[in-house]
Amino acid sequence: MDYATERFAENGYHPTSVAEIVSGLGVGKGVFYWYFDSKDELFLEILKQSQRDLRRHQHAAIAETDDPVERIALGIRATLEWSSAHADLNRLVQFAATEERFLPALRRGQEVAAGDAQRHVIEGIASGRLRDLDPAYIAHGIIGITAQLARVFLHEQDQPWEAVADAAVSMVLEGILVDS
Amino acid sequence: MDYATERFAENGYHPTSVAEIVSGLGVGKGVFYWYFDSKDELFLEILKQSQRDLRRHQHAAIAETDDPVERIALGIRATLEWSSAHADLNRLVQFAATEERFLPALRRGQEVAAGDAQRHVIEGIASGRLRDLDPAYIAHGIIGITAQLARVFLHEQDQPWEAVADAAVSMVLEGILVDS
DNA sequence: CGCCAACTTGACCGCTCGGTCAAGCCTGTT
DNA sequence: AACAGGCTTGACCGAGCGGTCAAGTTGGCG
Repeated sequence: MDYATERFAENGYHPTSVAEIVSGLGVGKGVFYWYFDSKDELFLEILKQSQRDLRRHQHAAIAETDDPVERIALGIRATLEWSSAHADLNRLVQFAATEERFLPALRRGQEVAAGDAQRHVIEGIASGRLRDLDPAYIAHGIIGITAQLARVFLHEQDQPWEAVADAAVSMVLEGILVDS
Repeated sequence: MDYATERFAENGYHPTSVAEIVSGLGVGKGVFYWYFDSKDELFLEILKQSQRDLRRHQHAAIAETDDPVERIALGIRATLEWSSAHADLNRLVQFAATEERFLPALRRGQEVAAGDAQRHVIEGIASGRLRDLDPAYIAHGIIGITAQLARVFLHEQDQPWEAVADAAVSMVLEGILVDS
């Protein structure tokens, strides 16, 4: 799965053949179909595993505080840290969004992530620390800023994730306007 | 190109064959290769055309004001309006990001968009109306929020673009914190 | 009308794909 | 030693791909 991830990320899903994967590993094709039903199933397995892994990373990072605003900030930081270490998986997620049959799995993962964020947003609104906007919009807005900054500044420009995280947190919390 | 766009968006680029495109149009395969050098070239042409079209739409929308902050808001609104009318092109852009040979064209378009936004951000900072953050981060942050909200709320949940635009503008300008 | 060039056709080509399977290997059990 | 079953091999298959091209067809011009 690690090797396939690397090939898919570098070459694209369709251009990477099963033959290429198994020969790169030095095994026969039969062994692939012993462990996976199909190429698609392999891809879905990689996708699910990466979603689980990111989520575990986020959970670990936010455990150190109970404050919802801080949890949001720590969640953003953890996401960018993980993302900077897993550029290849980012690429796969983007591809998955372009083919109907991978969308359900993708959306499930994204809804889980949004749900996680949303819980802290709701808590923050209830305690009067966050503006009373629709929590779902806020949650996805956070995910959007984070994903885009990761794509551009981590994966295209190789900037350190800490700097990107500072910018993301600042924009999410305070917007871009001078005193509101 | 319209028909190909629709097929690529619904089926994915690789699973859609040239044979399928031409037979869907009721023409021979030769006529396709008379007008395009390859399937890839067709795709790049679609991509470029859509980037030009969105940009024209944005330019038209912001022409009515000189205020940089308002221009940013109007640009976001115009983007979401256009995006809600062109769900298929959104899908193609996402796919393009997953294959090396399409990335250069994609990045060129994205840098143009970020450059457009960045000019207004710089002007806003200079006039003291925007916080003094890195304009490049802000520009991509804006693009990120906008693209993500478009994906989730326009294309997955079919919400009206005006509501999504209100949320995006509000988050971009003021963040999520209660008075900062 | 004849002719040329722009355009159109679809059978065809070489190739690679995802997936199958008969055959064989390796290891633990009896 | 015999065997059984988990595991591995790679030649092979039918299908479908992107792209080619010889053979038309069409419409405008002299």
